[in-house]
Amino acid sequence: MASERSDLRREAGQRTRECLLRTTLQLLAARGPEGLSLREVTETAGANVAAVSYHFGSLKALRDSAVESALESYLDAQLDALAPLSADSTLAELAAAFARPMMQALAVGGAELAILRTVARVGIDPPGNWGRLTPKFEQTRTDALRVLTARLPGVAHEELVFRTRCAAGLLNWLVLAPIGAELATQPAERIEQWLVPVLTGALEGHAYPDTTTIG
Amino acid sequence: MASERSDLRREAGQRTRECLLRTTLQLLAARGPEGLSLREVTETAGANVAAVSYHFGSLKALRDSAVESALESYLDAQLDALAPLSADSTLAELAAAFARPMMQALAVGGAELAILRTVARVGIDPPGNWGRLTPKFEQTRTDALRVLTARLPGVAHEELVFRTRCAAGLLNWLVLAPIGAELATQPAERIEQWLVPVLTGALEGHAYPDTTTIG
DNA sequence: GCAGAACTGAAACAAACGCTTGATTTCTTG
DNA sequence: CAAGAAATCAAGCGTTTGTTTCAGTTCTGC
Repeated sequence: MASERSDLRREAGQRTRECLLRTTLQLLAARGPEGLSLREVTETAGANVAAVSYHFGSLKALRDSAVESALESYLDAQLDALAPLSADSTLAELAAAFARPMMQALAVGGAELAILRTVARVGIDPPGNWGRLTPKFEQTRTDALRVLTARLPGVAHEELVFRTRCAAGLLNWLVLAPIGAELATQPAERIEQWLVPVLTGALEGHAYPDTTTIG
Repeated sequence: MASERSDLRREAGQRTRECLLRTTLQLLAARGPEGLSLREVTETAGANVAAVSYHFGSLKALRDSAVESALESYLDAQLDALAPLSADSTLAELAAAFARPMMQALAVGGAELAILRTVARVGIDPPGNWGRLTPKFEQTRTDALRVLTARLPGVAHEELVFRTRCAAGLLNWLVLAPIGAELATQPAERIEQWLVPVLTGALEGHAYPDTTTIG
């Protein structure tokens, strides 16, 4: 059939495109968002420099495509983990669900953890054009806040948002900093047994003392 | 006196050197560690490109010098804040002292916060040659652990180290991420009233439940 | 005053950067 | 089979990068 051969051709045509995306993600994790070189990407992917302009338009567009796809799969994984939560879930269950994708990547390591490192950088870099993903992004926050408001009725909404962002930021930091690599060498249960209490404690907060001034 | 004029000359000679260091710190905060350009530094500082090679040897050496000086002043400030702590200080007092330099920078904003952003990046970037500062760095951790072990006798030492690094990482994240900029717009008391409970809760931890698996 | 160190200036260096061009090959379609 | 779309290729574009060179200036020490 002509259509079948057409599909094969199309796949062959898109093969270098996807290969470029894959190696871009690898190099982004290794070199950081600024250290991405057009030549290095194409040579690693076994493609020509013109392939980037042809398939994506520019190196920056290729980078954004790669980051966006990684970010979306992470948000999907986090939403899946948060979905089973209900209004009477505990804070620890919330923390465990919220951290599940990161903990899984830490336990597995390798390419998966490397990709998540790029995702975590998104939280630092100047707010890019991830506008398409803001619904999913805000959905994770909404899911988390539902449990938080039920369990911590005395805390203001803004403060709960702050704590949620702190929890997310701490997870991002763990993937980026050397401590994450050290943590990845531990068994999976150990990772969870160390990380979940910290996250739960951060979300729960601690009574603010009357005087914190030292000395 | 000849020596006096010699000093003046030496100061005049070192003036461009210090000016280069200052503008390097500003540009590092604005452009990030990779976005530092030799031309931009020298033109902003009003110096010649050769001045960098002459005074520091290379652009990378200039950058390392600038980062190291900023890192050292931060560690000194943190050590000053941790010094008054005793064995019977509370976890909240520890958290407040540990976060004091960062909170101060967030409250003041401006150049001070920008410099701290460069300091926070050190925790992400590949372990550089800050070997000279490792004593001070480990001293902050030791000071924190003294209070932690006294207040949380049931928790293993390694886990307390992990929590300390989590607290430090969370502070770094707050300076780097957009949430830090938002937090900086709040009054100083609000910053402390929001941040200290989160840090205290993270350090204190939360009882790990028997089953955290969701669904 | 004079030799020499300390420092600054403008110009040029090779290398790497992202991107474009035009020819060539591969495959689909009528 | 021929026309044209899709894709890849080598080569070169102009710019920017960090660094070097060397002449010139400014000050110190004897």
